[in-house]
Amino acid sequence: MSEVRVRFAPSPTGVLHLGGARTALFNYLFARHEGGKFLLRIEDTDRERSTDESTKAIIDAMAWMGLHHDEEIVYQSKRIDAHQAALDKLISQKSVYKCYCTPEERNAAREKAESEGGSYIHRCDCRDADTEKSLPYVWRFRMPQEGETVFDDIVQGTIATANREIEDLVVARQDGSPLYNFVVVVDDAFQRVTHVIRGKDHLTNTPKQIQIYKALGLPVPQFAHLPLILGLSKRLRSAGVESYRDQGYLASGLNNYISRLGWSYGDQEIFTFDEIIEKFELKNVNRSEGSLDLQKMEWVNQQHIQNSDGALLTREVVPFLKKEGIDIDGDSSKLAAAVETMRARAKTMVELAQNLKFYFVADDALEYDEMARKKFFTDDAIAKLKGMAAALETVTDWTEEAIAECVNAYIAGHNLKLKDVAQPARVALVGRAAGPGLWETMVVLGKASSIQRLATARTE
RNA sequence: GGCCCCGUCGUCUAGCGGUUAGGACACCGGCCUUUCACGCCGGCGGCACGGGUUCGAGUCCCGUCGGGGUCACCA
Repeated sequence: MSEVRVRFAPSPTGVLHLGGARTALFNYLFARHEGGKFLLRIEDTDRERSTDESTKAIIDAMAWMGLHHDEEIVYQSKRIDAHQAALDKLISQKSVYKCYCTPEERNAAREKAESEGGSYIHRCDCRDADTEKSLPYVWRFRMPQEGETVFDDIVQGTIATANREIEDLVVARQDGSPLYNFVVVVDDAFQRVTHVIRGKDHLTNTPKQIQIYKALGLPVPQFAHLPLILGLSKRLRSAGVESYRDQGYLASGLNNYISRLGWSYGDQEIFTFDEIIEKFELKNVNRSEGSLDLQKMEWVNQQHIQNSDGALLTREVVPFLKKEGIDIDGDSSKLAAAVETMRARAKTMVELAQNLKFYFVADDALEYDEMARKKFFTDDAIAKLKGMAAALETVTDWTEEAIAECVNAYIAGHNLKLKDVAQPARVALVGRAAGPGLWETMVVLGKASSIQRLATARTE
């Protein structure tokens, strides 16, 4: 039983969008579940479109997701010698032939065929004519013309393609540079890839590649073609992983959500990363394509915010607080405590940071929500808050219990109910009519700030 | 258009010949409560359609319709 080896092979022509992220994730999950290797290959042979920035963006995004690759990254552009050697082999075997047809001729023939309602499969005399011409040519692969190419796709099932439906694909351009369907085979073989897991948009490439494997005498790997993600706007699907990170998604939340797009494990919705690895099987991947549901993605993320380790959340929220203008450096036990009071109230880290902001602004800089202020800051309420503030001065042990006891004594002494002062107090402390429990809020805020905010509640 | 794939609530899905077709998000009620959330309880809502096969079909077969992919000297 040989070791499982899979690869993710993006072309660095843009950001890592959600579809690519999911392909990378499924490869990673499969590799880890099987105890195999997860390899990374950058398909940067399209010089026109490939950029170093994209390469970096993709690697960074994968690192953030926790998809750490094994072994060295293979850059396709550095493998031209190997590609050439493989091409030479095909040439010497006569598995390829020189085709002198010009792009113009080919395009014209295709347009004609399509206008007549048929499909175009390149066929020309070059295949059989043995004549050498002093004209530019491309190398075309000599596909079998009879029989069919069959493979068992792990998720799509048995796929059979009549060989006459497969055209003699161009394997090397006029300038001699090799093309995708050829190099992908050479490089996958080089990396000893055992399972090719990729988007279903590659399904029709597969029979072509299988024929090339055979011509090269290389072992054919197993294939698994993942259903595509569709629906909603293209913008949403093509947004980079880092934009979701910036919107406040946790890596574990994003991974959880996109893994469930096409894969399921009974009725379970929420998984830790390790749990997905443990339970992931390609056999349980669906054939049908799914679409993004932002609301559900937020809910999944919220569940992860609720379940995450407090220390992790505290660390992760710092950069988001910074964007809100709150600079917290080093350890902050106050931040950790604040996070605990708010975590159940945030779907994203952005929301969490926004909700946390009030704890850290200067007492006299606290902004009030207009509606809340108007509704709860009556003259009477302001007076009660000042009274409460005075009463709280006497609390020496600043705990929830002591605060509750003090406030309850105050309202009992004034013939009030907690309801009468709770909302005004919350607006004075938090600035809004919504927030965590009063006692915990005051504990985290601290005695001085709490009293200050209650005593100086402003109606203007 | 040719070839290929797909089709269970709006969305993600469970189902693998016999189920009152289950769960989750969203939505609508209610409970909890110092607010907002969280949580809990309940509700709405689905097998694309038509033929077969079978005692019996969401499950198997065929067709129709709908959706997607692919048909490069891109990857």
